[in-house]
Amino acid sequence: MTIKLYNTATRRKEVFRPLNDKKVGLYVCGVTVYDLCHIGHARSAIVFDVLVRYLRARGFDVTYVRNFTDLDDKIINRANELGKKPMEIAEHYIDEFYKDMERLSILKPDKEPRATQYVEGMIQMIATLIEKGFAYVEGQDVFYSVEKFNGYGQLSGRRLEDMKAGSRIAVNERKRHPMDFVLWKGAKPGEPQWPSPWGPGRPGWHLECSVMSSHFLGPTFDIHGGGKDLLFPHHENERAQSIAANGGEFARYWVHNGFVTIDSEKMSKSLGNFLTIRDALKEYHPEVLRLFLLSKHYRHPLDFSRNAVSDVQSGLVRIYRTLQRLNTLVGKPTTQSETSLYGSLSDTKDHPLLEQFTNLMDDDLNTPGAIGLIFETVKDMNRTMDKLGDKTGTRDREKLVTEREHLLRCGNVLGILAEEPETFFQELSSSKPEADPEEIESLVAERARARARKDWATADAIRNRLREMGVILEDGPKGTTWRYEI
RNA sequence: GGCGGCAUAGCCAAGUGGCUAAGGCAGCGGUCUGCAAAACCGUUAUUCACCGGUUCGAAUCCGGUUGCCGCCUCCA
Repeated sequence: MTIKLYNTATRRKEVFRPLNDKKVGLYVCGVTVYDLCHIGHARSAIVFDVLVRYLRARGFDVTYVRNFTDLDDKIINRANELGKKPMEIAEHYIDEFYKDMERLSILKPDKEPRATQYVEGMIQMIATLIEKGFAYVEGQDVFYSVEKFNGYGQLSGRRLEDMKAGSRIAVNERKRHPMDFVLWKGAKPGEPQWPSPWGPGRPGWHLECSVMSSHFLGPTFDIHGGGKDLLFPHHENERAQSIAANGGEFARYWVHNGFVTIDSEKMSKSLGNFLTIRDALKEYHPEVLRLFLLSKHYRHPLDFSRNAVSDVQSGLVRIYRTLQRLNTLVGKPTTQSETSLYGSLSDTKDHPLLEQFTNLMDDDLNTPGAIGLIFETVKDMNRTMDKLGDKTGTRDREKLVTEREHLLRCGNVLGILAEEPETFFQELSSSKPEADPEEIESLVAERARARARKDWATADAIRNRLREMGVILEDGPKGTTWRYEI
């Protein structure tokens, strides 16, 4: 079986064949650190997190690079507003970004370069572009000449002629073509600046990704990712300058994730209709958010609504209830075999669940299909457990243990089902007012006595009282268990 | 204006040429239970926005219509 990825550059699903056998170079455009991230950023981070996890599970040796844009107008503006240095702003929001990523169980990339660390390289790249005739100096600034690059527009599927006419950009007279973009901006007072052959200034935005990707992955690498909105102009420009300066193909597969929308409108800083990861995590468990963000195919828009997220939560609760039931029936999983990711899906023969999961994920990361499969598996496990009852059929038990092991492997690729069920339930209800466990226990005991003498009225009264306290009772053959209402 | 995407049940969402259109949530009926809860079983789309066409056969391909959205300006 082979992995297929939709390549934006060709607008087709293509069989994924890395440049070097089992090695994969992946570069993803990260965030501009001037504010807290919203769940649109979370989606992008999670999508590529799952891509990396999946590739590793399939035995690929992935080098994952994700940058920080710590040099940008918005950072400078924010710094000026707050009377701080741009670097302070960037540092602060990088820290905040890490907090969000950690809570969402997003694996750290192998390399996380920052734009400001690569200004030297960018200056060199500009010099090369000038030397090769792809760039021109205009006063203090340097521009890239899109007409000099043959394949300009190829990636995003645009033609220069079309863009010239309908351009909404206020045309800068110093540009030779309206689509030319700035490689070097002459310094303005109060802005960060670096010395350069063209005078002090700072590099244009697109340059950083060109320089950092080739620094870590070379002039030709496997996958370049980012949000759909980066396709044009950012990725188009990155590609144009990289190929012009370094030769090679630049990225061979382009993977773009769709947006998170609210009321079907794109969530964005400029529209003000965004929900920060921070705020979302106040309301929802990280795994609920992960599952929600993976519940629709990564290329399609995903509409955020509280109803949709809580529906997903109900489903995840069901999965965890099954895992809890398994724990009591066959014991807890041995952590070792179930948490390692690398190669966990390299041999799926005779393992129907793993094989089906792999088939779905191979097809351009069909996470919604894969989630459906997980639910089918859960139903099947519950069925088996219902049938098993008190019997000690070892074959069924073994089957359950194996199936759970496989289920957790799949969960691991999606970055879910990593919690102890008890912990998960506790964390889910932690935001709600909690009743005192001792009080609950004593009420449960009191109710047990009432039930023993068949005093159903008292028993039900106690159960109702507990329910008002947010506690749900479950009577079983081995006594009554309780849980907080979710 | 240019380019592109989407439209599948009450809601969310897979499926992109061929067995009975996955799965989740919600609802209803049942099993279990003193009653519940949880779980399970059954049930909820003769039909995939609409109209034509291609085909033995289409939700899936082609053309058109309508509606929604995105990119073309910083943006995951």
